[in-house]
Amino acid sequence: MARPREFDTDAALERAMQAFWAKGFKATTLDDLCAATKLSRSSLYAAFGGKRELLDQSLRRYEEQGIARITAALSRPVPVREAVAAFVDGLIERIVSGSGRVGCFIGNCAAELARQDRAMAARVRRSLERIEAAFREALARAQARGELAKTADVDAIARFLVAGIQGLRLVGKANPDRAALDDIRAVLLRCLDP
Amino acid sequence: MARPREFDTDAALERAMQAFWAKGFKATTLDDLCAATKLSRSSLYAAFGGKRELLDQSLRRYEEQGIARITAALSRPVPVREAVAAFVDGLIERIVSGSGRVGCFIGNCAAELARQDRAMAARVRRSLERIEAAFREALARAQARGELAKTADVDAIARFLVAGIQGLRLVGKANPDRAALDDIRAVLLRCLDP
DNA sequence: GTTATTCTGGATCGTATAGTACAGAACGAA
DNA sequence: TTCGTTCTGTACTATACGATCCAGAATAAC
Repeated sequence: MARPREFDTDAALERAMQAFWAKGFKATTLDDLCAATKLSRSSLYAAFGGKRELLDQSLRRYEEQGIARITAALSRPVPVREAVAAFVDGLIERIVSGSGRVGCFIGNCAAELARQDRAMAARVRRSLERIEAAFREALARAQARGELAKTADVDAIARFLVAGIQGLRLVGKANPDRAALDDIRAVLLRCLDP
Repeated sequence: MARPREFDTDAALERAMQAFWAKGFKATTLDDLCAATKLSRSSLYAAFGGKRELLDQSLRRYEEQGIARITAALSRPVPVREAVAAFVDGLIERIVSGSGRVGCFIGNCAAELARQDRAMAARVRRSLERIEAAFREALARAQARGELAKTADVDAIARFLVAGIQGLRLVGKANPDRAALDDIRAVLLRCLDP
């Protein structure tokens, strides 16, 4: 062994992720990434590989964080409708305040790259499936508790929620208006009415 | 007057729009645009200005076409639920078959540029508002015909449909699976249940 | 200490890209 | 035909970008 790494790889990845998240893949230059991580090109390349590899690792990180957040939000001991409502409220709050105006990193990658890049499309698909699964499991538990009709199609509602939330966050990028977003929220949540 | 233009400006704009639509703004190079329009750089610049101006004109064109399509779809003499369902079916059909995998040009621009570019955000907002207005008017007519409850919030449903359709098209980019999209469609349309 | 190994910052390279310049061709008006 | 104007294709420029290289610094093993 020899000289140890002077920076925190994890912290650097977090900063790089935020850079990609805010500006997109193509628009984020290596200089941006160096500035965000406070690393030199050499260190970036040694630690993460090239720009594209860094995007992959950023997206993986985001996915894990996102899954954890959603799972936590849906595991609270409250009716599922209330849990989802609170989760969406948090999204709207961040959109209106500005910090959420970057949208969803997964959705951003889907919009920018899924069409051109098969590997990215597959990764986005897996990420969305995991989110969908988190919703599905929460909905199934709620259905077992009697919060949803026995006939409710839990799979379909989960898929719908994923798409609806992506739509909400996308629209919120261009029109971060609370009244408009609350309207969307209200209709969105009706899929959880008993 | 002197030598007249040899190409069809309108046709060239249509091709340029398709290029931007398929690849996004940054990823579409001037060479791409020249190849798509079969024009030289000089002609492109003389006719449309720079790359960014060409994007603006492409988006304006798309907006007009899109509004016309939506208005036509919602003006058919059928219940509004049926009209919207048919419209969404068309979207899903194109996503599954491949041609719709480019997503919505407005949504793509929102995802790529709305955060960075105020003018683009404003343009996207206006476009989405026009689409929303088309839905709102169709819904109001349907409500007057008794297809929707008197208490239904037509504004909110219109906003929701815009966001929901954006979500559907975005998710469809990464997962162009008919069963999944039909699930989303089914729950989405429940906002039009009487 | 000494040495071998790894890290770091800056310089550098090749390429791709948006935009411009220019010369010649095509056309209408006289 | 002639002349002025506009169009078109090619060559060019300047820059930005991703990636690599290299020399020196820092550190652990001995």
